[in-house]
Amino acid sequence: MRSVKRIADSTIRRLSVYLRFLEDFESRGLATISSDELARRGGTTSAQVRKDLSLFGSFGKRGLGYSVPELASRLREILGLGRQWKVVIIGAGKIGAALVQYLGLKQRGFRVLAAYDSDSSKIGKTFEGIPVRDVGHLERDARKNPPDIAVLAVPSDNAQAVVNRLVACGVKAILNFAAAQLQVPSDVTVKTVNMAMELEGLSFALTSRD
Amino acid sequence: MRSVKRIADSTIRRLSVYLRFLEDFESRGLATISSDELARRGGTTSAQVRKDLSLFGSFGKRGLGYSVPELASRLREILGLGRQWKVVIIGAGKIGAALVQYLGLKQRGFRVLAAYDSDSSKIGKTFEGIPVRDVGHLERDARKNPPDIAVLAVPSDNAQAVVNRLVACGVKAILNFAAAQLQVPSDVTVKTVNMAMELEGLSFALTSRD
DNA sequence: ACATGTGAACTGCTTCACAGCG
DNA sequence: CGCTGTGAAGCAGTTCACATGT
Repeated sequence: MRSVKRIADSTIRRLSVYLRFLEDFESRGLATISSDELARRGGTTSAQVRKDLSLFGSFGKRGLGYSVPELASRLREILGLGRQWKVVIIGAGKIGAALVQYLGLKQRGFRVLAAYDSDSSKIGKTFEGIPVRDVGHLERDARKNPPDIAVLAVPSDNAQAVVNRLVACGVKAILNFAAAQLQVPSDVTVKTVNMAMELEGLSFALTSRD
Repeated sequence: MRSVKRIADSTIRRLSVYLRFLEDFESRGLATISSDELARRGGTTSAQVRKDLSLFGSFGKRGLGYSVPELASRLREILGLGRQWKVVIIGAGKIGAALVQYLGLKQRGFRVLAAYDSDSSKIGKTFEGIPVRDVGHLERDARKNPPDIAVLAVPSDNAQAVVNRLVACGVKAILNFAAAQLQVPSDVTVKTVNMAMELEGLSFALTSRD
């Protein structure tokens, strides 16, 4: 992939948004789209759209716009969605179970291998065809079939310990739902989704309006 | 609250992180903490911590640091956590149910009034003591007991229609779990949590490493 | 004529470095 | 002396505006 310069997180999020709209347009058979149209739908500006895309190449035709199928395909390639990523989910509580279901049903390109838990009353069950396995088997399983991405849905107290094990297994990408600040080596990417933080952001917004 | 200047989103997220650590220190009876210590635990720099706090006032003592209980209390006040926010959850599917549970059990300061759904097989049930009500009753309920915050856990296609109704009900803060770009008036704050986007961010990170 | 691609200007967040004060 | 509070400097992301290509 060789990116010449570091790409901002915000850019990648916008590319995801553009791709979502492009796939919608694609399914409706539209052939081309302008940066202006993408911007309007994505809640940004046409200059931003063009700048985002220009970081990866020149995909448009002057005077015309972008070919919908081609741009969609380019974005999928940029985002690494051309392959199946192998995902494990750690924690099969309410959140973990909801994530299994969500990923199992909705998300192409991400295949859930298994969920893991330490609660013996859950181990052996399946959610949407995904087995719940003993978290003690994590390392053994990972040696046979190494996951690319781990989704963490365990209590905050256990989070760092589990992360250490995942890192030792060679996992390089973690989606963290625990309200904990995780320490990882610099070659491991962590994205944290923190309900409490989002709610506090809303609380601040409500409070700071006059 | 009267903020003199606009506060960055990133600042607010860091304040949440600081508060989490302060509450931990508080419960362990520690009296003071330095910006350096907070920075280390929060994965940032001491200068950043001091700058973040200085946007709201001077809470520390030179040569000493910050009083843990006082700073915690100040942050709670800044973030608007001194009161109970009334929350409704729209959508009682797997995600909605998981959120009801999470908010009901874990989150002080946010009281869930009800969940809403259109599926008659769900209406009338309760999750963790929270009633699932007919979404048709939303407006009537809101008039009697107006919610401050709405959590959106409905399919993307319905999201905008529901948002329009929420806005009409006077809701000024929305936590959106639907993969949709929402249009709202400028006095309404929306925070979107988008699984697909986060996963695509991880996919990009995995792909763009050499 | 129209819409892209991009250097330049701008805006705003982060980092630096040090004066100020306990 | 130690640590805060803060202008100034540095850096990164966004917006502008126009040359360029079709």
